Amino acid sequence: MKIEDILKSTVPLDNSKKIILNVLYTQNIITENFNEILKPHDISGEQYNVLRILRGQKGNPANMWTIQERMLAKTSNTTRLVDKLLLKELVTRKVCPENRRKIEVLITPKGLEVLEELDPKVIAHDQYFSKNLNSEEIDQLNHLLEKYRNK
Amino acid sequence: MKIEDILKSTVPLDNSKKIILNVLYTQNIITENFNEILKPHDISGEQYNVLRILRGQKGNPANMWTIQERMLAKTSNTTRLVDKLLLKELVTRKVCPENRRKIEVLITPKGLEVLEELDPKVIAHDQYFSKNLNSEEIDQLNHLLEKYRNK
DNA sequence: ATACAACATTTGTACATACAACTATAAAAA
DNA sequence: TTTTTATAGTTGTATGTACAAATGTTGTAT
Repeated sequence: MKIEDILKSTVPLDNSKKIILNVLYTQNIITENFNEILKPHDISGEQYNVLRILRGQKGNPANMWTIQERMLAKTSNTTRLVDKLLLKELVTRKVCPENRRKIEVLITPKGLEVLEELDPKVIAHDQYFSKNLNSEEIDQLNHLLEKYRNK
Repeated sequence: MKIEDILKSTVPLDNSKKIILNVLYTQNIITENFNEILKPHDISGEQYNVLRILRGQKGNPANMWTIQERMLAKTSNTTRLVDKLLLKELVTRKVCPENRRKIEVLITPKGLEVLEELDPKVIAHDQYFSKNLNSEEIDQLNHLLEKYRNK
């Protein structure tokens, strides 16, 4: 469905504006869909992101800054996200002995379990929309998005 | 910059995942940029959206449902957004006399003024990123995004 | 006329985001 | 050594989002 019809726009949209609206709307659709997957597992999208980053550390602890810089939304509040994960016992947190300003965050076995349960669903989600495109178009879309935001 | 580098991913990403991350990240960048424009005018992105929809009504009142269906984020809470705009005297709200369940929301002259101040900045913002693409690529990107999310 | 269902919006609650101010620790300068 | 500056994280406040429950109004069926 074209973006003008979705938003029932009363004024004509130029193509630059359309890109903005298409990106924002597509993000909404993706996120909504993904949240449906997470809901039965009782974690939010951002909490999932933190867990995914921690697993990527392959056993090494991550400090708050490392987590922050690998998150999509750089402005989200890592302290409070980790707080929530701690309550669910999906991560551990302790002060770094070498530098007491730093915090070492690790994913627990329980956290890894949650991710493993989610893995197949996440893969299916990744492909859910991209099935609409052939592999050439997928490359093109990635390329255009990277070129678009290039500043 | 490629999405893997931005997120400092420790694992290789397949192209379907890359689209998701590219869309989400691009949305973040666009929104961050747009919020910078809005900040001196003391309204949020969603509040701006409501004002824009109301101006599009060309003098006709809009009820809550109309506003809701024209918003990008369908789940945002229109009542409270309109509350905030009311406090700033950018809109008026009254009960519809024909159907007392409905609410008639109108943009005020002050609200129109805010939009007029923003108009040139918003146009510049729309073009800020799309300048990186030629007009063919812009069409392609719009087309691919629409095709991608087609369900 | 009364009861019931549908509609339009509001309210409550938990969580998340944005951004500034604050605390604690470590490193560098005087 | 003491002071200053930089770093790492936490906390406070306002706003926004997600979702369910509640309120008031209108339309429909009995």
